[in-house]
Amino acid sequence: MPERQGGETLLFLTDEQLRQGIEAMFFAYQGFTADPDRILATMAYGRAHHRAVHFIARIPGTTVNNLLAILGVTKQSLNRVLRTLIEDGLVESRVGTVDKRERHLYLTEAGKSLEQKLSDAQRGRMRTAYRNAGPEAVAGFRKVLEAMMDPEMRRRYQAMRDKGT
Amino acid sequence: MPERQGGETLLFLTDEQLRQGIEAMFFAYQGFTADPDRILATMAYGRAHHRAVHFIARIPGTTVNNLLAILGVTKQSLNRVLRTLIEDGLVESRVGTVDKRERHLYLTEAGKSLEQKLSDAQRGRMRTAYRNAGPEAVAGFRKVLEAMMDPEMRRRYQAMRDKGT
DNA sequence: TTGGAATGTCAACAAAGCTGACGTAATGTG
DNA sequence: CACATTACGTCAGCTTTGTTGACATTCCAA
Repeated sequence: MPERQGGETLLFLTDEQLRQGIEAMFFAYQGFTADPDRILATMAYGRAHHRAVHFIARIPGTTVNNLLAILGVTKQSLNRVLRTLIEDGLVESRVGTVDKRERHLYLTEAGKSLEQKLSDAQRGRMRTAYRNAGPEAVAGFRKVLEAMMDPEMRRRYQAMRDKGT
Repeated sequence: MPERQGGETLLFLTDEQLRQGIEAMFFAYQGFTADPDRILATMAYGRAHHRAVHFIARIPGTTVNNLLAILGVTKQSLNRVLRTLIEDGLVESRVGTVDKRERHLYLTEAGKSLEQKLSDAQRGRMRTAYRNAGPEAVAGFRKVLEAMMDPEMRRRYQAMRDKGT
């Protein structure tokens, strides 16, 4: 019973449909973080460490400032996490060669090993979800997620994506 | 150049593709919570209050225990949030009639008003994302999110969804 | 009727976010 | 060169939101 008010998509946009989308995001995110969280709980690390390690793996040599912008936290908050990772020998911080104020961040072998472990767990769930939903659904999934990002984050995301592909 | 290894979907499942999905979830969730967070920051509330208020609105009369299971936190953590909401007159807690151990939770008028405000903000972004992505993408989006949930949460989600629709 | 299970509350603590202030080194600019 | 700015680190202190442990009340079943 669409009332053909002008666009074919209008039927989707009832508050109820939107609310279901909101709840789907909430419950899916729970699942999304559950597996790595379980691993992290056995060590002295939390989700914040996971995020840092993930993006250092993704962008080796990234600066503290860049990581800050990606994660959207304050430097004090990130610094606490980074300090423990460096102390524990998972992350290496090298003074920049061209600009010596910058610190470039790299994973050590131990860091790569942890990242791999966490990443494997998280990818496992993602792989299963992708398989069960099928390729068309996956394309739609990514399209909506991109549309939901803040513009600046979308820029960052797309830049990373295009570099990796 | 798919190598037709057995399924048409195999091409999607490179680690790189999965990693992009993971990052899309991360950045999208940032956006997803950004608008309500901004509103909450102007009051003495946080994301935990939002979640509680959302599901009490969604399931009026729900018990503390049920809310606990949905939110996936400890009862002590939820209790703190509920206490402030009750003190501030946003939530009403009624002792159960059949089982007096249970507390049934309801939003007051003030609670409904706050819920509406937060919900409007969050739905606004969701609506824009849905519009930009199109109805097919939305279907895929929801399909993948459902596949990503823990089975128990998926059950809960679907029950709520089917009741609301 | 009594003991265990379920429900919810209080207390104390931990992780991870925040603001503000400050120091240092390097860089850029008038 | 002098001075402002940038990048980073750190200290102190606070807030939110998670945790475990102990405990009161209520219900139910042996």
